[in-house]
Amino acid sequence: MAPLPRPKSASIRDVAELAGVSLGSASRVINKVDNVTAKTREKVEKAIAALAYRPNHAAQSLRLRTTRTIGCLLTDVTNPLYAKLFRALEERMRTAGYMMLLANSLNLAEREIDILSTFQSRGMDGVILAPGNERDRDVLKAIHGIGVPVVLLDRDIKSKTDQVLFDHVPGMHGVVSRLAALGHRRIALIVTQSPNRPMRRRIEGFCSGMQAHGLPVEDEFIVRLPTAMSAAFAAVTALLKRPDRPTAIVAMGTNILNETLNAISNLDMRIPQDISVVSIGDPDFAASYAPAISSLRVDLDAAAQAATELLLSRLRGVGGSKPRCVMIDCHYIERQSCGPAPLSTGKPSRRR
Amino acid sequence: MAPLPRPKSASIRDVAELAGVSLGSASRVINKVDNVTAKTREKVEKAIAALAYRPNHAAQSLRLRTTRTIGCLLTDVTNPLYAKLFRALEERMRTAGYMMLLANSLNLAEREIDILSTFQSRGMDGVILAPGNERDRDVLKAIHGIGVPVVLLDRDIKSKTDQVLFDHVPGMHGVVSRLAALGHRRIALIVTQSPNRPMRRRIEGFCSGMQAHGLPVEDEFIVRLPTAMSAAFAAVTALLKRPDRPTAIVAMGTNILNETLNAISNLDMRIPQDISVVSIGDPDFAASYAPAISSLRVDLDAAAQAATELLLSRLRGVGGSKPRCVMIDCHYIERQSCGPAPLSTGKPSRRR
DNA sequence: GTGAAAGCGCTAACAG
DNA sequence: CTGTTAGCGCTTTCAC
Repeated sequence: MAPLPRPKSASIRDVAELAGVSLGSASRVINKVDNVTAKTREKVEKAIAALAYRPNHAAQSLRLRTTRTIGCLLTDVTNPLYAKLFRALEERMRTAGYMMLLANSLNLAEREIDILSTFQSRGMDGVILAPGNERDRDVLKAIHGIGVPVVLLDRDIKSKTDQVLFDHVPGMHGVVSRLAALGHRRIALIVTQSPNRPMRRRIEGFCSGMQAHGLPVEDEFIVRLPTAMSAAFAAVTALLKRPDRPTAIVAMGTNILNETLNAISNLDMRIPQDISVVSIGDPDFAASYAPAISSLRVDLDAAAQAATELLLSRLRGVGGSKPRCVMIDCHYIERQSCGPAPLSTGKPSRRR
Repeated sequence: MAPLPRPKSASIRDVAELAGVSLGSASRVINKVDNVTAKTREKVEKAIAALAYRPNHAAQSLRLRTTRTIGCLLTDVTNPLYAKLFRALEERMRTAGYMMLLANSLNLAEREIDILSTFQSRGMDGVILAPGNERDRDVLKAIHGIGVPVVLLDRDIKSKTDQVLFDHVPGMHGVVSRLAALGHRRIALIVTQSPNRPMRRRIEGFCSGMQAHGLPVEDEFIVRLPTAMSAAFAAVTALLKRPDRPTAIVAMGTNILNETLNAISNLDMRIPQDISVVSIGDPDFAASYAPAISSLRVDLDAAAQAATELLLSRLRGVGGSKPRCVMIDCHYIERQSCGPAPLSTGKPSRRR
């Protein structure tokens, strides 16, 4: 059970002894403080090389009250969006000299609290969070009580922490506008049933877009699926069999997009001649699909950059006392999956 | 530049003082050593609660020479395979009381060395690696010189470290056997050009399967694409236009699979009537695609379990002096994308 | 410019 | 059973 202690390696004391200088001098050259003779520096550096000395990070942390480590809590790295985000965060943080501890909360409130508590006791210098239970009182309390700078990603909390938000409303609004401009009047939105901020905002943007163009928002055309898996195929199929079927579908997320495309292909409908498709989120295959699928994407690099800058500035003690909030645009990328609305939709023309 | 030190929180000394006991006694109840009176325990526990005391991890690490942290080096979490693997690893390690530091090497040898060195100086208790440059001399040296238990994932190194390998050869062999049993004689393999172990083994298994069934291994039917992106569509299209076109395609990886499916659909060929398709790797959409795509998958949970057990046993000092190697099976899941070879392939029947 | 020494928070060994 | 103490490896005063 109890893990074996690692064998000890060369310490700064060994370096000092080998170099024939005091421990303090060794420390000074290691930390590049200027008060050192060239000769001393040389001796110490030689000793460092000879012993393959590496400073002990735990000792530094204890002394400096700094771990140079950022805790990252995501619901699930398996979600490509988060994976990309993490990669970008890690990239930027590493150039700033930080490493990342990554934990998946799997949307479990209890686990989120536990992870936060571990981050705290491990002395993370800062924390980046995209928790699933941001509205849970205890999770919120844990977030606010953590005592180190926090950046919250794409979450709807009126919190005292810095935040990076995605601009879902105008993004969706723009998508609807574009489809309306192509002549579409019956546009369906397929989403997962989730009460979280991003989802609410997207639906909000969708509705506002429809209204702005004088299009009716029909409740049956906003399909909220219980889970991300497997229900979309049937739902889309049913939708497309209606006499007043939609001429455009906005599909939210990789799975739903996939099943939507399958349903369309299964009905032998053509994209974009019979139906236009827009994906919310830009999975890798969207661009390589035939036809390429139009997507609304968030610039995850920009999000990572914003989060990093927010956090790093806090670590330096700047940034003021008020929480800051950075908004990241959503970009619409039109590809071949969007075209003019078909003139008649009663009996869709068959493939070939 | 220099990060601000965190404000200090309650220490064990504060707890002891508030409880009115000695520092040693406080430590004893915190660490659940038995030599404590119920009364002492109670007092200490009350003080802990009152101060919201959490042990300082850096101090513990320094003292115990143990960080309860595992360094994980992957080429890229953005690869869904690695993301799943990481999630499974993190899950298991967390129940064993460890947290995971995750770094993406992006296949850069220099960075891999750097990360390894950081892991070392940060005193990781163990390391789990799937590096891109496992054949690079310097990377290898860094791996062997790290001085803590290492588990290597799916990499072809005759190393002194424990390894978890995937059983690619029999897996591919089995896929080919199955296709041969369905009457296929011309089977194409589409892979990325990569000299790494997994790829070599897969090709090896493919060839051995073909030979075992007396099928010719034609070099033109083993397509090695320069990168994972964008070349597959053209290559597959060309392949399928040949008079002696393959009747089955084995596609390696998510991107290639996608483009392969697009190419097939673009030529108006039907799966599985005109062509059978097998995916190496089982991306989420394979099961929900219409028709569902047969896949050869590795059990990533089993891999994570093996890696965890290998590492944990080393951390406990057991496992012997010799490197151990665990082989993880590849499972073939047949879905609707495979069927009997078409009788004639000269002019494929058109859809509908 | 350099050395000596204190102490970060903790555990474990030792004495009582 | 409890208190005292040494030190893990490091940075940083403070004298010299």
